[in-house]
Amino acid sequence: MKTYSIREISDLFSVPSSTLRYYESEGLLVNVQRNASGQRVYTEEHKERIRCIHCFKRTGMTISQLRTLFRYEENEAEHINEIIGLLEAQEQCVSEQLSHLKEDFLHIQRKVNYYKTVKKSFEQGTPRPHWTECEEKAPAR
Amino acid sequence: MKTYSIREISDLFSVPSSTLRYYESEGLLVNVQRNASGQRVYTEEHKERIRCIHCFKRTGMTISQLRTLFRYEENEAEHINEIIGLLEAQEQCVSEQLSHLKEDFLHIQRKVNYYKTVKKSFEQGTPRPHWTECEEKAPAR
DNA sequence: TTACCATTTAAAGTATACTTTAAGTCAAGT
DNA sequence: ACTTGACTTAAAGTATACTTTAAATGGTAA
Repeated sequence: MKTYSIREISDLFSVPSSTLRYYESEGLLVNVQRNASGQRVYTEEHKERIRCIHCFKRTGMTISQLRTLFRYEENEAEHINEIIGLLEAQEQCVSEQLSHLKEDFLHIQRKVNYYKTVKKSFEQGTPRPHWTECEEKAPAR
Repeated sequence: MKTYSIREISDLFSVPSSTLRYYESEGLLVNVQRNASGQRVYTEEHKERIRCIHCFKRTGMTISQLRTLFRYEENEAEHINEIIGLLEAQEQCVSEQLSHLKEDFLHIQRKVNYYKTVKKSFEQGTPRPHWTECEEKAPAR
């Protein structure tokens, strides 16, 4: 079975080795074996777990929530309802994040266009355009 | 001109008044006037600014980046290029966040489906399904 | 052998974004 | 006059997620 040193995992995921030790200390990485000289040995399962941590962290889950989920997963049969509950809650949460983020993306794009128009008006000495957005008034200037 | 007390703004945005004072102390809210007894008086422009803060914060901007942007906006003519640069960088950043978040959303949905299938297998005493992912294979159902 | 380098540990430190506390002021209600 | 409640300030405290430090150990290169 292929195994990895802490440096290899660190390089693979661009995560400092101190963070890997931190995740382990927080119970996010478990069953990390040691070689003859006491150094950590990671497996494919750890790689998958780290991918999973990154995914969930991007969606806003905390270390504490991740720990809870992973502990449930260690005893899947007993906690299947809790697992499904947590995941569905997070699914809902990400769904809301997505719609917010799409709106915010449009907002920023509108601002970019607005300021590009402002810039042109400066260059051409024409009247400065006026910011109009749905409910919004011009930003403080 | 309509004005607002700190309590009104706090209620409107569901933000503690201490946070509004904090934003002011950090230079995110400027020109906040006081009434005869020294209490803050907010205007429509402040409301708009707070909406703006929330929008940018959701996209991951820090207090420090917001301060920089708002300070540029106070002197738009001198800093038009910096403003456009900052906004375009953030646009790019949010674009990447969106594609990540969409992937992560699918990942969570797959996990929900997977565990629902696992639950059924527990209830029916049928063989437990096997999770396969990350090689872009559909989870076994 | 000596030097160097990666790793180990526990503990302390850092960054960010608030939040809470303590002590004081002000206006209104009883 | 007195109490209450909302506000004020500066300063200290909290939560989260790391990151850095210091001292020790083991294996490799010169």
